[in-house]
Amino acid sequence: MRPSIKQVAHLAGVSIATVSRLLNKPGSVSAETAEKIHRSIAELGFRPNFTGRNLRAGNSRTVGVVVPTLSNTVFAQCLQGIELAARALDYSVMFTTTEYLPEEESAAVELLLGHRVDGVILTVADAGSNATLDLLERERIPFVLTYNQLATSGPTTHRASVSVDNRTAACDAVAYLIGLGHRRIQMLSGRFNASDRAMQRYYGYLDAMQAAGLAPLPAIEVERHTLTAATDYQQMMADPLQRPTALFCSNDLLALSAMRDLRALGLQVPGDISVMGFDGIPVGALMAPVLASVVQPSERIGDVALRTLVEAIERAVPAAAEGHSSQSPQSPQSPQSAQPALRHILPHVLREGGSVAPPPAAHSPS
Amino acid sequence: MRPSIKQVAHLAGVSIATVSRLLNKPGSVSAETAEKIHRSIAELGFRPNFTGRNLRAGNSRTVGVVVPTLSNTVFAQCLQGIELAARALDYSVMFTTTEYLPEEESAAVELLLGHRVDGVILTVADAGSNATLDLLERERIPFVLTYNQLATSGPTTHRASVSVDNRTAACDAVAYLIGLGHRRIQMLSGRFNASDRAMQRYYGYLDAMQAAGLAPLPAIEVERHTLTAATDYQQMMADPLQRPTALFCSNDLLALSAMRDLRALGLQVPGDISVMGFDGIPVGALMAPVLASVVQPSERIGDVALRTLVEAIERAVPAAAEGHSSQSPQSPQSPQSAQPALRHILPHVLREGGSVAPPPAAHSPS
DNA sequence: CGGCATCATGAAATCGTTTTCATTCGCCCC
DNA sequence: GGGGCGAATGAAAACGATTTCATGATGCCG
Repeated sequence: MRPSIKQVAHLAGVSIATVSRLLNKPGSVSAETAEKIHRSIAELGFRPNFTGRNLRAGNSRTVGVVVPTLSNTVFAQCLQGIELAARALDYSVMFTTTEYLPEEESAAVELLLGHRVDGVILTVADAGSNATLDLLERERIPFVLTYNQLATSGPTTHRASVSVDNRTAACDAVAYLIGLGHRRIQMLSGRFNASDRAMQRYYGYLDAMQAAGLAPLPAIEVERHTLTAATDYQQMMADPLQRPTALFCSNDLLALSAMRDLRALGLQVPGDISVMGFDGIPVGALMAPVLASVVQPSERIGDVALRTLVEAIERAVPAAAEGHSSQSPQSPQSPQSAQPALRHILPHVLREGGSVAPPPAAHSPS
Repeated sequence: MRPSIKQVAHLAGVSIATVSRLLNKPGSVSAETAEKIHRSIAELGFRPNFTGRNLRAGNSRTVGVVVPTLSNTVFAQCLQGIELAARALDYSVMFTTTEYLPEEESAAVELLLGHRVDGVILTVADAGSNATLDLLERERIPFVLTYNQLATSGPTTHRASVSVDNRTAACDAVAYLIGLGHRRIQMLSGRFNASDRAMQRYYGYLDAMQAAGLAPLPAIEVERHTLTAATDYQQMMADPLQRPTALFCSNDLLALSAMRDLRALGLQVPGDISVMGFDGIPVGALMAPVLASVVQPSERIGDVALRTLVEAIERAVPAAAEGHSSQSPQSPQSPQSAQPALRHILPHVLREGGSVAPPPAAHSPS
């Protein structure tokens, strides 16, 4: 149907090999032949078929991306960063979401594997023990985790990840609240089993509380940003004595929902209670009051993840790259990867904002 | 390297044809052979290679998606809707952004065409005259526009699109403001040449103003949500007599930026001035005051776009589909498509919110 | 003028599938 | 018992590219 290299060759009166050569290294074909072929290409509207090329080459110059959802801006931004970098490096992006469900994670990766993507960038529920990651490893497909923060020791030290230091970041945030005079700080979190980040952030909360000699409270785990249902939470908020003076939320969407619910209860933010988020989504800075938060460089995370991935991909296929003399002397190091910086920890920034203030007078330390 | 159908066949002691048959229609191979093959597949960890399959089949079961950016939540939501529907229909999604640049539109589509996607969903700057769309048409690749609203007559009536009725929606929004007593309403818009929607919405503004016998004002076009620089705008806002009592913004991000700038000028929203947006991004409903806006069903737009596209794709390849008897008698209608509903107009909803109120007393109609 | 590199080109194999066509076998029925 | 038929399978040709190897022509040098 669509013109192939064969039709071009026929029309130009040359062999398909010559056409292919012109397309790949134009220097190796004579000027007049090139001219003829170019004319034929233009006349037929020929466009090389990547499928054929990929089949032969064994690689697809395509990466797979798996994120939980795009409803959360952080992932959208991350994907944006990935796509931009991919375009710059001449890779294509195949994209999937999982709705935070581990079974969707496997299904998604399974599909990507079928498409023979050269590598995968993914954010999983729990990077610690994860069948999907094991699968990728077994198949020897390079992959990079985003947002998931890998343990610094253990059986998976060789895996790559790009994230902020969630624990330290959360600790910084809570320490900031403590510094303002807060003593009774409650953490609100997404489900721990849907996000290992949430767990890390809770540890950070504990770190900060303990460092200040304060009694940490158990986190309140809520479902997907809806917390109005939690009646014990309502009670806690209604009682001025029981009520925390500050809320630390494991993500910004949660923080915004919490603020809305607090307003519904007739409470002032930050007058009655301070609210701090995590993620630093851009709209947070546009609101009044500005949502105080820990800002993650999401687009940058995507950018770094993609570049790290491509590096791993092109390392896996030794040489063969364009122009690159790449005199890597194939040092007899660890079996597959190992040398470059895996485990990128990107810096986070504390965004101050009007949603946080010193605690109301009644609560200030006597 | 990776096991192919050939290795499986060899290990199972059958021909590759038999393996292929087992994979495609399992009924046609005997029980014991099936058993043997399944064991071989499991032992080798075989996974069918879509590249080979696609090359042979001539289609890829992959659709391309081209949106301006993911920084704007509407497009992220739309992509989310596309992906969900695609997964349900067993299609994969290849994704690109254009940063609102027409040259990136072409480049993106060019790339997708190389990958031989079966169809494309895209949001372009100007759907009216667009080289990229012409290209897709010339190549006879089914495509569906999202957000872009096609003219109801003219040379491109046969093209498919999914959007709200931007003009009517904007008209509704402005009429709502007028109904509250506003007379001096200023429209703030993204660049018209970066978005034909912006233009449509301005027409809607004009419609509403004229219907009410009010003098419309020229729109203020601003660059990518930053308007602090526009000094004449600053002046207009500083002067209580010149200042409009309501701002109608062509998108929510713009509305939020405007509100921030107004606060910086010491103005109250909605006390001194009302602000209305367009898009209905979810966070708008979490803020205080709630951002009044025209809500577009973005995720639904993506969903409908994908289903429309797939319908067109599978219509283009007559029968051959799974199970589908599809007794379309190939009616001798227009050359390629024509029958089903192109041009989907999805309903919009007016979200009221605290960012809008009747104008301050000094301005109420005498 | 012969020998030999160099250059431009073509023929053919290959990548992993699907699918058509043929072949073999067993079985039923006349 | 033989003809015919259906089921199960295999051999081989595509699909669209890249790449290796071979070949013919050309030019250079001795």
